[in-house]
Amino acid sequence: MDETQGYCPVFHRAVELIGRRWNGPIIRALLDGADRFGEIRSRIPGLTDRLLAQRLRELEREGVVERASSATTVHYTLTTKGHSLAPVIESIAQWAAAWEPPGSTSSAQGRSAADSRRR
Amino acid sequence: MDETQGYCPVFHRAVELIGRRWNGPIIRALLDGADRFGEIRSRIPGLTDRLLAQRLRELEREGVVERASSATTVHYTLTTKGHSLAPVIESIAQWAAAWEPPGSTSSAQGRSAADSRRR
DNA sequence: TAGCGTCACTTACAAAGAGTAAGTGACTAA
DNA sequence: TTAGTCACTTACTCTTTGTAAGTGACGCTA
Repeated sequence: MDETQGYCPVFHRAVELIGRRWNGPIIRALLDGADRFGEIRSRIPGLTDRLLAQRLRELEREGVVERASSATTVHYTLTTKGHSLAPVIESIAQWAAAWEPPGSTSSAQGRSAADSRRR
Repeated sequence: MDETQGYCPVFHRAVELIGRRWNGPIIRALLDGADRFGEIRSRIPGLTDRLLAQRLRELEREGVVERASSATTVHYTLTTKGHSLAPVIESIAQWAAAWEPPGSTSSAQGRSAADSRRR
């Protein structure tokens, strides 16, 4: 019998790419218009240079992000594949908003620092 | 949701819960009807007892999964919160199917598009 | 009732990944 | 000249994951 019914390696790969630590917020920042390294970093509290550089390289390898360096500046943009993640990000954001933990109100902003340091 | 800076800790939390290693496939298996520990494990190649036990405990703590142990058996089911992840899983599956990498087309482990439709 | 298998875990240890901090060279504004 | 920003690297530490083996409770078969 098929032991792995309902299992799909393509789905598995996708969910771990999207859900890999920091990738969600990074893709969201890019969808929101951030296109510089420092801009992305400054939008995501807790994310360090090291991890951002690594994640961007991985996303580039996956064809989600494109890196363009002109003479003086480096720009990161989403590819078509990357842009097509918008509905995924949107559905996660909707779920998150609907099931926002009771403790956090709309002013959850203040908890961001503590949040990123939980562990 | 705050769109002023584009960063939202609630979203961050959600995407890392859903995307945490193995959680996507686990939730998908539960949505597909698996409800026993061994059944979930056997549907997800590579997932070990240790990690499955840990992930289920975490998902339970997050209110996504419910554990019910009768005299002889243990059952895992999705809560309402868990079931409401169906559209998220669905949108990821669609994205994955649309952007399936060229190399993995002749997978013997199950055709992605067909599999993602089982329910 | 002895032996074997399954179930739902747990424990121990090594490897991989992430966090912290400091450094790099190229450029730029004061 | 000096200081600062930008887009990264490198080194080190600590946490998480992978691998493998073990646990007790239960069931089946002979």
